[in-house]
This record gives sequence, structure tokens and C-alpha cells, in this order.
Amino acid sequence: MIRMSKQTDYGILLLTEFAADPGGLTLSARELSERAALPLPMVSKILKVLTREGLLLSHRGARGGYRLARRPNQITVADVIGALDGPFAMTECVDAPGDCRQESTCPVRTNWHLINHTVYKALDNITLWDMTRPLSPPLIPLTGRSANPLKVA
Amino acid sequence: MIRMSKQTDYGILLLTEFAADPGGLTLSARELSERAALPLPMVSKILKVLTREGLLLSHRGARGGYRLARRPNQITVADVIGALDGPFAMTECVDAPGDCRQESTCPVRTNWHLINHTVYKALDNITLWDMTRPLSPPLIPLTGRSANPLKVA
DNA sequence: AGTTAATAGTACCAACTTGGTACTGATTAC
DNA sequence: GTAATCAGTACCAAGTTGGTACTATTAACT
Repeated sequence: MIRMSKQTDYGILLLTEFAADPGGLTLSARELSERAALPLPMVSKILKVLTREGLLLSHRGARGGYRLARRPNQITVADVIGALDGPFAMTECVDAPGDCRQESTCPVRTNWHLINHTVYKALDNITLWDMTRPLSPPLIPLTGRSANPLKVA
Repeated sequence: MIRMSKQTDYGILLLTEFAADPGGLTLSARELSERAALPLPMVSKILKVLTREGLLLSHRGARGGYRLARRPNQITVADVIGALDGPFAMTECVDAPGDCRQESTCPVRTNWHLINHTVYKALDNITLWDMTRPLSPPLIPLTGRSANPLKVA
């Protein structure tokens, strides 16, 4: 299925803890693991990646911890996915051009690039700040053309 | 990463072969595997699933084969994903309510449902018929709010 | 009726990915 | 100097996925 990894899911949850506090607070891995009710080693692992990828700033030593590198409204869901799940690519041909034998003749390749871009932009339009409160439904206006029954879970 | 399975990728490619022909043609698994340059066992496996899920009609015996169960403009990319990849769910909490310990307190859960729905609708807006020709860029109008640099692959 | 061409169904396996843990080293506050 | 904290890496078990093989069933054609 098309699914984010749990790491990314957790990552967004953790970052949202920071985003919910307007003061740009610093939290240690231990504090975060308690707040989010997630195992400490996992939280620690994720925070390290988010720091390496530039979404968090870290401070080492006693009374150290992490804080957001940018303001909550300037970090998007797409940023977090990019940091933890790697480049956003719904099909192989999008992030590994050349690996697919069909590439030269594939009739749908260019469409996949466009679709991928569209979905990416949708997720890049949602910030951590947005995630701290309920989103209003008209998130993205759609051209409701399809008459198919809704089969979303 | 957020990626469709190869099976779904192949599935869309195979169905597009049917969709490109206006006459509602019938193709055998062997013919399709040659057209799409994919291994026959894999093609056969995918076609069986698509038939079971109601996207294809099959005809057994000599000179049998498969054909689309609906017209190309009435089968969407989301349909194919649903058939081959299972229910469309970007996070666990969307398709397996109750399995997540955070569920009762999770601050972002309702947002995930909405985001999931939005992405689903975007993919449900693209038909097989669309995939047979280049899509025009304003696929889905976005409210270009985010100022983040584009990091899509 | 028999032969051939085709799908249906299931079982299987190797390889890759993922969630999760453990351990050692470096840094900083007190 | 000691305790708290992050950094980095290595590791493993379990699940998922891509791909193959085999048998049974169906239908056209002669």
C-alpha cells in the first residue's frame, strides 16, 4: 500500500510536540518519548535524523535537547517525509531515472512525474503549525470530475 | 519512502495498454507481457487480481484473454491502487483504527484522515484514459501558500 | 472426443525493507 | 569530574515484496 513509514509518522508526531509550543521550547529525547508515549531508542534515532537533515537543532551535554530549526509554519509535512523517508517518489522512474527498462518507451512516465509533483505540492502545503490544530476541509480544491464511488479507507 | 508497489505500477501500465485502444479489445496475458515488456508470470499474476477486483473481465479457454470491465475514462488510478495495493491509507491509523496506542490522544489523527482523503481524491481524478496521453499541468489547482523550496525528486 | 490455448488458484522462496535495540564515543552544564 | 545528553554505527528479527512454479479448470477448434 501507499504508506509512509512509521518513522515518518512518528517524526511528524514528535515535531508537532515542538510546534504546539509557541515559545520555541527545547525538549530532550527522554522528555519527548514520554510526551509522545513512544520508546526512547526510537525517538532518539528519529531525532538524530531530523537534526542531520536540518529540521531540528540539537544541543549536547547536560540540559541539552532539541528545538525546531525553523518556525512551525515553515516546516511542511513534505519536508518531514523528505527527511525521514527519502526523496518523495511514488514510482521508481521518478527518483531513479535510468533504472527502468521501460523508460524510453513508457507511455505513462511523464504523467507520473506530474502526478508525483501534484501530490508532493499538496503535502508541501501543510505545515507543522497546521498539524497542531484541526485542518479545515477545503485543504486543496479539487476539480471534482470523477464519478467513481469513494473507496478510501 | 512513499511509493506504490511495483505491482501497482505494472498494473497501471498494463491497463493503459487496453485503454489506448478505443475498440475495447481483448488481450491475452502473453500478448500483454510482450507489449509491455514484462515477464509473463508477473503479468499473469497481476491480471488475475485485477479481474478478481472487477477492473478486468476474463474469458478462459483457447482464444481467451482479458478486456476492461468499464470504459477507460471510468477507471481511475485510485481504483488500480485500491485493487493491487489494498486500501489507500497513508498512515496506520487511517486503515486500521484501534491498532495505534496513541489513537485516543493523538493530536494529528484527524488531520491525517483529511490529508489521506485529499490525496486519494487527487488520484481518483485521473483515469486510465488520461494516462494514455500527456496530462495538462493544472491537474489540480493548489493554493500556493508554502514558501519552501521544491524538494521533489 | 481430443487437443490445444488460455485463465484460476495456490503455494513457495529469496531478497529487500523496516521497526526496533544496543553499544561506544563526544560534548556540555553544574 | 561527574552526570546528563546527543552522535554515530552496527546489528537483528520480522514482515513485505517481487518473482516463479505447478496444478486445475475452461473453452475453441478440428
